[in-house]
Amino acid sequence: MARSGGGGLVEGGGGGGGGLKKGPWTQAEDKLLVDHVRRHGEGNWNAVRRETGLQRCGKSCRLRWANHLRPNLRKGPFSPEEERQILRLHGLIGNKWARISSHLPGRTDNEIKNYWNTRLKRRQRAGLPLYPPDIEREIALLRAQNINPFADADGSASVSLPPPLLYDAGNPFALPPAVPLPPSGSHSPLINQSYPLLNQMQGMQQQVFHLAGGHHQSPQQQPVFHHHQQHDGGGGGFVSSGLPPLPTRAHELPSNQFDTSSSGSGGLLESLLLGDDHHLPRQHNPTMVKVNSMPAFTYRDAGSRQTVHGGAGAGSDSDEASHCQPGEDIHHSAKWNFTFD
DNA sequence: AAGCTTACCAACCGCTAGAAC
DNA sequence: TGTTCTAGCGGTTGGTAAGCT
Repeated sequence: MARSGGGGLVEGGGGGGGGLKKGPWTQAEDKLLVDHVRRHGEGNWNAVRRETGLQRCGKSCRLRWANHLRPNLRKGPFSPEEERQILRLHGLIGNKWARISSHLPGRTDNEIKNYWNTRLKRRQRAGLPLYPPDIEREIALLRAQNINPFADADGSASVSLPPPLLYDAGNPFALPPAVPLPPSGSHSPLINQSYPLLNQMQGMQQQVFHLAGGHHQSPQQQPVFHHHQQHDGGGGGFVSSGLPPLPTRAHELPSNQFDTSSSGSGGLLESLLLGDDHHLPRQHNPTMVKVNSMPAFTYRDAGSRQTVHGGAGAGSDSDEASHCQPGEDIHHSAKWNFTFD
């Protein structure tokens, strides 16, 4: 499944290989990694190799843990609501997979990225719009009101909506900045619910801008911020029918954190934009930091298909019935056949 | 049944930012 | 202040499975 195929491939020269293995992970390697994380917690990934003898680079360990081994991962197809969330977020922030995944508990940035690159780009090839009209309109409305969900708390200049981005004449769903909000009830529920607060946030943003030293010359004049250019020149990777890329917040959440709390700017408005998915658990996953509080690992015996529980905190995520258990590899339809004690 | 095409997705690579020294 | 190390992000690759002809 990996690029290198076959097991046992060893990394060659560049990249600091030094005899490190590449390619698919084996059960034994997974066990070593999980054991290490249980003992020491996440982070310091390069120490994994030193302390376990695992012939994998720290980068590879981190990725394996984040995408496959960490608890509370949610595998399987995206639900319709998850798909809509991805669409909304992508329409707002572009290819910021880590940030998008932070709004989809249990989903990894890699998963979302793959989803976008395959299922949605297929629509483009077929000549279909990437965003459903209702979602595209929601996004356009928010932009038309100069809402920037990703302003830094200090109003620093890494964020903003450069005026040219506000109105795209080629986008049938985009509205000019000065357009008044149509009567309540004509929008999707999301917009109707959030609009008063969005206006409030807009006022706050203007205040922040003022405090940060901006010069308000007229209510219509847009604040001048510098655009945070993406290094790869991809402009956020937009391939939409017209929604332009938005600048992004300078400080991104780690991909494995679900902390989308309202502290600091961005969180509140992001919640509003997303309709605040109350139905989804959005707690900061405590198991990812503190080893002692890690939930029980639960594995299914490969032969008997019996579920084996181990460790403290068993059943802590029993409500996530659709989730794969740590170590379960749905892609290979294989289950680990070892347990931890 | 065999060959081909497409979709999926795990894992890699290059790059960047922040922390530590 | 400059360098090195570490962690993380986004883009890309390529093996495998599924679907199609």
